[in-house]
Amino acid sequence: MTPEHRRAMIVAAALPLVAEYGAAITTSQIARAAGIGEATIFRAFKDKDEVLDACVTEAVNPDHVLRELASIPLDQPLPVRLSDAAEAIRAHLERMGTVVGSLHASGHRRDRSPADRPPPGSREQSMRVVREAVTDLIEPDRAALRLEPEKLASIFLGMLFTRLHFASADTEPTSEDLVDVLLHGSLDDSRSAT
Amino acid sequence: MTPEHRRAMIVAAALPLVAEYGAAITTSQIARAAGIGEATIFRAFKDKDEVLDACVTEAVNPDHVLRELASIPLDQPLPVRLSDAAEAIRAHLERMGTVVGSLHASGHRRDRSPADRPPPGSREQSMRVVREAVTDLIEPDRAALRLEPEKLASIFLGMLFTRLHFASADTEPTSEDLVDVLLHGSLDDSRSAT
DNA sequence: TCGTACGGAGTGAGTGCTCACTCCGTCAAT
DNA sequence: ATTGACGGAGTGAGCACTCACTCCGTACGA
Repeated sequence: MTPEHRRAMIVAAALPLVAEYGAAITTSQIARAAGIGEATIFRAFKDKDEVLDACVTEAVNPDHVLRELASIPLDQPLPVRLSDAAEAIRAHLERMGTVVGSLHASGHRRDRSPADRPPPGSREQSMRVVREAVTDLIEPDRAALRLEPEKLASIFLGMLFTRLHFASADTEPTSEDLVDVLLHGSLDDSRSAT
Repeated sequence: MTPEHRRAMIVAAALPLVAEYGAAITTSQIARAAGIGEATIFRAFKDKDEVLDACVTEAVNPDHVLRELASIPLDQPLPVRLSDAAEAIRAHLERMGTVVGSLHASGHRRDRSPADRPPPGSREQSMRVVREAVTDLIEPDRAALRLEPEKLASIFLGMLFTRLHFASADTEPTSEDLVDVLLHGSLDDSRSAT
């Protein structure tokens, strides 16, 4: 059991708990979830804050979604590309939204700065690279659009947040609805590609 | 100093602190902010949880934004109505987003249920009535739209969340951008009402 | 091949501190 | 004089974190 492995294991056990209870989660609960003694946590991490930081870093890590976005073939039509992107991003937002949202407060972010903490605004940073990936996805059709791909990417991401904020499924727009609305307000030649 | 007044005063003092620190805020901090003794808090509220609940109830209270939305004249053109709505809703989301987001975690929501706690999902409830108000705002133009007003209202609200999730102002879409994109993908006769 | 000394990893049992909450003396209003 | 609101000074509980120990895999001398 390498130290790196141990840390990863603790973070894996802590993530769902942090998502649910935020910084109010106790180290003993994390230890129990991980099936180890509480003291072991403090062998792997300097203190509880470092555990929470590691959770944030893991949660906002955009590698997975970026890989998915990069794998979308650019020769597909724009609506298809965006629908594919919507699914990948939705999953990413769900993973990350809970953890980060839960920790935003909770007194977690104290002003002391023990070196390798995730830099402040790392969530925004993470969102930014995702937005850039979406921008790249839109870029090929720039000529056909009335807005800059950057703005469209922002709007698109905002739209995807809808799901996280409404519980009722009945009147909730589908991914197709989102893409449809986004595109036919954006394409310079209206309504041609429905 | 009526008891109701006292409670309101405590909540008013606590709200910005809760928005910033979440449930990690201490009762002594709240007392200091309110300029009262800590014990006084517990004469007005049963326990700290009740204080936090009162903050949530206050923060998600949609009365203000509903009044603003209701005051938008329905005989104005749809784009104007939506732009006006965007401003009111944006302010509401900002007020409410921080407090609720900060509290979502922090172990605040325990399973005990001391009667007049804000019912679970009161944030969703609050969002729902706002969405209904927006729906009413869109309703008169239903015939000219390709989607149901309900869905459009959801999408519109989702778009407005964009601002809360990105810090960078440069590539950020304006309210006008949002309305523009939303409408010209929604109006049945494309691009006529720009 | 065995016996044993070594050290790193793990943890149960504290330890001190912070925080929600209470007690009781004080004091203002009637 | 009596009542009741108020708040300073506790108090007990629960938490992050530490200490002192055990366990076990390994190295090495005979």
